Parts: sequence; structure tokens; C-alpha cells
Amino acid sequence: MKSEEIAKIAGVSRSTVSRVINNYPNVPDETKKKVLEVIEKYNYQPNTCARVLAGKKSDTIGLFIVSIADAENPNRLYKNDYFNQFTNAVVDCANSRGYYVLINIIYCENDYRRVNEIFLQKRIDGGIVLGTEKEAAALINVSKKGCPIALIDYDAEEIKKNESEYENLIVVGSKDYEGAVEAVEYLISLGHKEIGLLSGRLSTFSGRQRYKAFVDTMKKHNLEIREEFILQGDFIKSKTNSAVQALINKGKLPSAIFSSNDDMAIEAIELFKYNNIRVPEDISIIGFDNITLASLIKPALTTIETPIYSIVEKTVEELIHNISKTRKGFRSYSYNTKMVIRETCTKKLNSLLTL
Amino acid sequence: MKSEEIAKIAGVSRSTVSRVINNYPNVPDETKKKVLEVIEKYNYQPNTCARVLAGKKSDTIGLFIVSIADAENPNRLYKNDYFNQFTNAVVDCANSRGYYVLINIIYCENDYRRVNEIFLQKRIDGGIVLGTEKEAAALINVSKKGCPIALIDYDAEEIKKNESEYENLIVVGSKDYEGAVEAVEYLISLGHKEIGLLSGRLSTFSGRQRYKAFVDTMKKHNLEIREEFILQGDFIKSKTNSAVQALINKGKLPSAIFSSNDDMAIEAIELFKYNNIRVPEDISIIGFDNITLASLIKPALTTIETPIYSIVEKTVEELIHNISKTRKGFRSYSYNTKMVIRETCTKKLNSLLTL
DNA sequence: CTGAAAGCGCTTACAG
DNA sequence: CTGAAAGCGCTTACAG
Repeated sequence: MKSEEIAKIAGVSRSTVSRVINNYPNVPDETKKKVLEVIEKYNYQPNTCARVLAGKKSDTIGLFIVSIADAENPNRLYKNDYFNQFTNAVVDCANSRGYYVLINIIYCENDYRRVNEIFLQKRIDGGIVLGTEKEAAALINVSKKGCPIALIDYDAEEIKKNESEYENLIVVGSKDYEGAVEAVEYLISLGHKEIGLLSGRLSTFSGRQRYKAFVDTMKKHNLEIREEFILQGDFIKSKTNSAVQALINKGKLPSAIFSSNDDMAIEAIELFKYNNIRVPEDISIIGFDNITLASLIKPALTTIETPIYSIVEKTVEELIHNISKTRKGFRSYSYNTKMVIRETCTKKLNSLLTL
Repeated sequence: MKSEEIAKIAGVSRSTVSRVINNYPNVPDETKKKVLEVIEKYNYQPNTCARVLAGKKSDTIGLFIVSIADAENPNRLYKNDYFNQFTNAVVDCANSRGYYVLINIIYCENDYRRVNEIFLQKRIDGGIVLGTEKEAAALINVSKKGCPIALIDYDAEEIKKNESEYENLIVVGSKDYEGAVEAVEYLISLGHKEIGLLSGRLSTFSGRQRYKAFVDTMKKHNLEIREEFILQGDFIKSKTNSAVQALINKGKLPSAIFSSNDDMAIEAIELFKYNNIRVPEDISIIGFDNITLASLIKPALTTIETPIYSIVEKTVEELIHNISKTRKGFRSYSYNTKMVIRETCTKKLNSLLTL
């Protein structure tokens, strides 16, 4: 069934059918009604490709999930709680605003060009990039070519320097620096002085912010930052496992750890348990993100919550503004985090743990 | 950039450019090379809509997630571990085979027609429906209109009766009946006689299978099925919560429960804990699915694992076969489940719990 | 207010 | 082996 057939049955021209479908103002109610009835009766749906080819939007948002670091895992997304929450929030928010979502996973650096390809293929009206790494420059160029792009977790300051070039770009994220400061201050307020860091990938903005906040806060309190207590987990469970195991093997633990995300914190807790190191009695640990798991593990994880749903909702809304040109110019938004105190942190005890 | 420009630069016609792009056999290597170089140089990507309009496939699979039962929750997918795993597996499998994934959530019965709409709009080459309910008849009709559809978790026997009508349909699932029998047999083998059921939605195939397996196995062992121990959780946390709380209020508990999925089992465990009922000392509980959480909660959940990744992989593969007509006719596949013993089930103790 | 016609960017018989 | 041309199903100036 195509518009011409609808037109014939309704006794009008294709043009009029099209005007009805696209809500043109100057169609008399009677004509409109007649056409709509035929459309309804025959369950007619205009061919999206024909519409796009004729100049309409595809009403589709591309979601690009950067999963480069996890390259060794064949099923990258399959059990990643953090990405899951984002993905689902994007689908929720976009669907409820009449947009379709085309999901893509960026497995390797070479895959970055897929963003450009998919845009050039006219499959999407705009894109959301999640887990943006430093190498994302290519993406930013896509936005220069006219494709509205929203980056989640990216350094907005860097872009602001040349703001005028980035008309089609949006950056949304959370106040990770402030959140991480709160986490470290909390540990210090509990009496901890020997505090370790489980660091995320420094090629991500959030990784760098959380790292910097740790260093700054320790310095502010004149606390020593011991190199052996800085563990490079890179937001990856397997890396975290080796790093923590190496620390345990050395025999000397900090009394508390700030972990740059919950995934790593949970991995560390599992490993401590396995080595008969009690959390929080022997070592306190605080995470970041507040993923679903955080409240369900035992002991329940104390952490800093990132407001994922708010971030995604804003991202989708602003992206749609850029797509429909109802707003323009580079914009960035940053949401407050919130500390969620549960069971994995306690006051520094006097007794020192001997392994 | 369009194919005509590429043609001009390469000194050939549009037709030849198209033949190169579509790998026609009778293009001399030299011509092919020349065209490919220009394409490469200018980073040309053919417009997907124009291709589809001219008769090509869209290389896009629609993923439809039926989330009707959760209608009271505004962010339906956002924190649903079970759907997450499926979604991500679909994206993984499809992307790695060169297919794009268009995700849609079916919030209410009225949304079912979106499957048809999206297909008529020519947005997708085929669809996967997850969480199919009995009302899915409409979907099956879509497949009759020529859109390849794969149903996950649906009663294949019902379709087999009129198999020849369903050329474009595929059904994939797990052997839930056998898995549930194994779960109940396990509880019985531990000495339990008073066994309760936390039942899933009976409008789903898996819900019915798991229910039937419970009843059959109890009968087989001449064990009484007490009506007050059959709790209708409908696969929903809030419903489970009320049902379990009502049971606790009555003051008489079974010594073991078979829960039709992990989500409900975990909810029940939380509630038991809150009421100072110990798992597994006071009550044993076994789940179904083996979601990520199952191994992480404390006590870790004993459960029946559904091989999600295998199911999805097969679904995507067979759907692509139907799309590209390399295979045809109704087919169904069912995967074995596997019991995963952890910490929530123990031998029936002699001491009776008094609340 | 509305129809005829051009055009969107491809693919593919057709003819040579 | 390859080009000219028709056609895919829409939208939208254009003209009336």
C-alpha cells in the first residue's frame, strides 16, 4: 500500500495525502477526515525511506557505546551493569518522545568511524556517545559536518575554548570531581589516613576527574599519597583483580580505599573476602556510580551516586532540540552526585591488620 | 557526496559505481579498483534510504521488548536485569554479523501494532520479540505479511499445528519445564515436603511451563499442593513483595520455595531477611534464570540457568537466514537449562520455625 | 485549497 | 563489460 493508492481511494491527489500526513495547516477538516479514514482503514504507513529521501527526518537516534577497553571479552555488553542502565534509560527516554534508537557498539578504535558512516548513510538524525575516550576527536568532527552529537562524560572545558566551532555538540555528565572529593573527605572524616585509590581509565574524563579529586583532597589534608596504594584498575574487573591481588601479596594494606567505580569496588571486596580480609573492619571501601548491584551485595556498598536517568533524559531532550533546530550552539550540563552511605566504610580502628 | 559524483570522478557511470558497491561479478578488477579508490578517498557512504527504496535490505533488525506487566513503573527497562542481558546479547550478536538493531519497548497492548508499523515503514528486515505474551497473535500475523519474526519464549507446539502458515516465524527458548522439574526434584531430595511456589505470569509460556512442572512434580511425589503456598508474583517485584508479605503475616511458611524467576526469589529473600526469617536455615529458596545478581547476593542464590547468550545467538542467526532466504519454513529451538547450586537451599531441618 | 511535476539517491533490467 | 533510463515511494515548491 502506498500513498498513491490511498489518494485514489480517498479521491484526492498524492500531494493532499502527504499534506494530511504531515499536518499541513491548509487542508480543510473534511478532506483531512476523509483521508485519515482511508489511512486508518487500510492500515497505511508511509515508507520511511521514501520520506527521508524526500527530505524528512528519520526520527532515529544513534546510541554508540564505546567498549574498547574491554576488548578481551567477547561479549562486552552482555553483563555490564553500568552500560545497561544507560542503554535502557536512552531507549526509555527516546521512545517516549517518538524517536527510535539504533544501538551500536564500538569495539575498537577503528569502529569510531562507524558513527560517521551511519550518519552519512542517513540512518540517524543525531547520536549519543557513551563512554567517550580521548580519541573521540573523530566524533567531534562528525558533529561539525552537521550531525548533532551528544557526548556523555567528556571534558566540556576543552571544547568551550573553541565553542563556536561546535554548534552541533552537547556534553552532559555529572560533577565527578566534587563527588570524588566528598568520598575521600568522608573516609578522612572516619579517621583514615592511609587511603588507597582504585583508579579508572585516565583516558576517560570521569577517570581523570576522580583521580584528580583524590590527589587534591589527600594533599589538602596533608596526607601522604603512597604510590603502592594507587592501583590501576582501568574500570575493568580483570585488571582490578590483578592489581588488588598484587597489593594483598605485598602484605601492607591501606585502611581505606576510594574506588573510581562500583564495578571495581565490588571486585575488590570479593577478593578481600576470599583472602579473609574483612570489609569494613579491616579495610573500608567506597565506590562510585551506585549501580544496581551496590545495594544488593553484602556488605552493601557505600558509594557516590551518579544520576544516570537525569543525565540521559537531559541528553535526549537537548539532542532533539538540536535535531529540530529549536535550540543551537554548544551547551554542556553537569549533574550533582550524591553520597549513599551503606555498610562498607567504618571508623579507622586502632588495631592494625597483620596479614 | 552521492554516487553520481563518485562516478564522474572515477570516469564511469553511476551504474558501475553501484555494481562495485554491490559486488557484482562482472566488473573488471581494474575498474573496481579505480572506483574503490575514489570511494575511499572521499569517504563515500551510499544513502541507506535510497538503497532500500531501490529494493535493498535495510540490514536492520527490530528488537521489541514486551514490558506490559510493569506498566506502573515509569522507567520500565531501566533496572531490569533479565531484559538487560537479552538486549545486550542481541546487540552483540547482530552487530557482529553486520546488522543494526532498532530497539523498541512495548509498554501496553496497543503498542503491539508498532511492530507492524515499523515493518510497514520498511525500517527493519526482521524482528525479535522478547517477553511475548499470549496476546501476541497480532505479531504472528505480521510474520504472515512477509516480515521474518522470531519469538523468544513462546509455545512452539501451538504453532506447529498450523505450521505451513508460519513460513516466516521462528521460536527459540529454553527447556523450562525440564529445568523447573529439576529444581523441584532438588528441593524434594533435600527432604522438603511443604514446598511453595512463587509463580510467574501465566500469560507467558515460561510462566506456564514452570508452573506446570511444579504441580506435576509435587503430584508425582504425592506431596500436597497447599493453595496458600502458591503465590502469584507475576515476575514483578512489587507483586511478589505483597504476596510474600501476606504469607508471612499468616504465620505459616513452607520449608522451601521454588520461584519462577530470580528477580522474585531475590525480592522474597530480602523480605525474609527483613522479617528475621533465615535463608536457608528457616526456608530454602531456588530461583530460575541465573541473572547476574544471583551469584552476588548474600546468601548466593541457587537457581536454574537459562542459556541466554546461546538462545539469542541462535535467534539472530536463524532470523538472518529467514531475511536472506537461505532457509525457510517454521522452525523452533529449545535449549537445555542447568542447575547452579549455591547457598539458598539446605536440607529440611527437623525444628519447625515458629513465627 | 489542491493537483501535476520535479526531485531525493540509489539499483537493476535492458540494450548494446 | 557498461551506460542510459526507468523506477522505488515519498515531499514540496510551483502554478492555478
